[in-house]
Amino acid sequence: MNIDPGSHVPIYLQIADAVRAAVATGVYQPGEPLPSLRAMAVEVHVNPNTVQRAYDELQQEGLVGSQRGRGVFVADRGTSVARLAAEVGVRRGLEEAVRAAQRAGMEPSQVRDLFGAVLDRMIQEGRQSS
Amino acid sequence: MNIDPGSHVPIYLQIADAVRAAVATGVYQPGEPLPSLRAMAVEVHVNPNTVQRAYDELQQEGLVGSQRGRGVFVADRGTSVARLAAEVGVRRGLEEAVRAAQRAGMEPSQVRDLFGAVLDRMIQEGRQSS
DNA sequence: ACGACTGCATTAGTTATCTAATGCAGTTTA
DNA sequence: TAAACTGCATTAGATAACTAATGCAGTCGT
Repeated sequence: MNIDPGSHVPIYLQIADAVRAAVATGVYQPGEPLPSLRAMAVEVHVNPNTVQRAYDELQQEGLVGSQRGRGVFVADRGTSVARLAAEVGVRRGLEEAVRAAQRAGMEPSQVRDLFGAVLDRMIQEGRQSS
Repeated sequence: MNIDPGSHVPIYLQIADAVRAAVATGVYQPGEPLPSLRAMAVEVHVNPNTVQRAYDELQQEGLVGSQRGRGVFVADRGTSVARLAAEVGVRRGLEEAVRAAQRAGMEPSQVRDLFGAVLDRMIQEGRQSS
């Protein structure tokens, strides 16, 4: 769980993103509990409320369910929800890119080339990390 | 110059984006003056300072140059600077998309498919608007 | 029952961000 | 030279966002 407090993206979002990724990749599986608010808070050096806010986010997405006094658990459909959320994130980035291209009157072929380059780098780094 | 005051993206950025796009597409050409702070302020129903902030942004990018008492003018290299900025915007969106895909362990082929779909829509809408 | 663990609600403070009000300083033109 | 235009600097205010402090309420194991 890598959190950068100096980043301009809010801590609670970093936590939510990390958990979402962990669920999507099966690190946390349906039915399993997430680290408790306080445990996660200690690990990330942050206030439990900040973790709660992150978990709230995930609960609203239907990725986890909370049971007062017991814990927060990955929902049955959690894995697929996480993967769908990831796809939405990807789509959002792509659409932003396309909008930027349209605004500047950029040719589709140029965008295609750029995408090819970026995706190739993704594959490279993906191979490195495995 | 379409500005949405209800948007969560700051007005001064909306203005900067719009001007950048206009320069990139040749609506404003090198050497030509931009609308004065106050003129633009009236058009967008906003305080001149907000326009100034937008123009500051553009000046820092080297897209325009300002002459106290005379006006703000599109820089000689303004067009290419605007196009480069657009490319950076596109690249940023693409990288965000790729990061999101990596976090969720998504396959490159899936990302490629998604990109194809989004780009096709871009081409469709581009043809409509012409 | 009691202690130790859970999630949660309320409140508050801090900070950053965005926008506006106002007045100064330079340029141009009649 | 005076009026009308330019950009710009300073200040202030308002708002929203993020994080933390604190205490309550539920569950579980001994």
